[in-house]
Amino acid sequence: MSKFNELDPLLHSQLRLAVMSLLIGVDSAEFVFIKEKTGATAGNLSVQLDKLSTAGYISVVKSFKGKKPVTTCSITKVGIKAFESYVNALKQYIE
Amino acid sequence: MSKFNELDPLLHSQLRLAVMSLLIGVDSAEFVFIKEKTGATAGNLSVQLDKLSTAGYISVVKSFKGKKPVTTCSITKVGIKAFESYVNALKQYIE
DNA sequence: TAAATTAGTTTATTTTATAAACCAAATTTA
DNA sequence: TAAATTTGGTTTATAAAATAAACTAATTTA
Repeated sequence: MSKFNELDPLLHSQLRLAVMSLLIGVDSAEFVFIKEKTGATAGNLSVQLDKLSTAGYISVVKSFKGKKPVTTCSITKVGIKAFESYVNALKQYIE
Repeated sequence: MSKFNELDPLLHSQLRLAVMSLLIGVDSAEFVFIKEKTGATAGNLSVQLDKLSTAGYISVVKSFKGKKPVTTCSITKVGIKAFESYVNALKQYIE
């Protein structure tokens, strides 16, 4: 693409982008919170979090709050960089 | 999605978005020109132009330049509106 | 204690994107 | 002038992605 840079396919997905958008503004967020904010189904969210995690864009920690399992996600440095690059690339398309 | 509006799936595609981005800045553009600017393969471009055309986002006119076939594309009013809505929705994700 | 809820994961299906194969006409080359 | 190549695409097949549906295991609640 001569004037259009590649858009990181991992971020060019509505749900994953929403997740990253949420996480970039907070220290960390729990699975249930992300699910509510994005409106995603649990299954879809689980899969997409895995992909972001595998790519090193987020870190996922599983623990317990009392007796309930909690999945806590936070964006990594790599993730922040990727997000910023994505946004920059995107601007070539929409400006 | 509570804070994230839906991203028109027809526009949330790298190649189709690039095509729309090109077309919004010109009166019309030919297949070969779009192909070069986007770096797409002819097959992929053909398929994606069809989708945009079917949605009414662009109009496609086939004619001849001398003896060579030419496919000329231009964005429609509907397409411009859709593109603008998409950009607005996207801003919720990246700002 | 049976039914429902919570917090997820796994698997299956549908949809998309993309590449590869193909076509017809025109042009170039040997 | 016949064969090969190029041009301007379309059609079809395959790979990858998104999503939904089904499932698990533990916990409440009625």
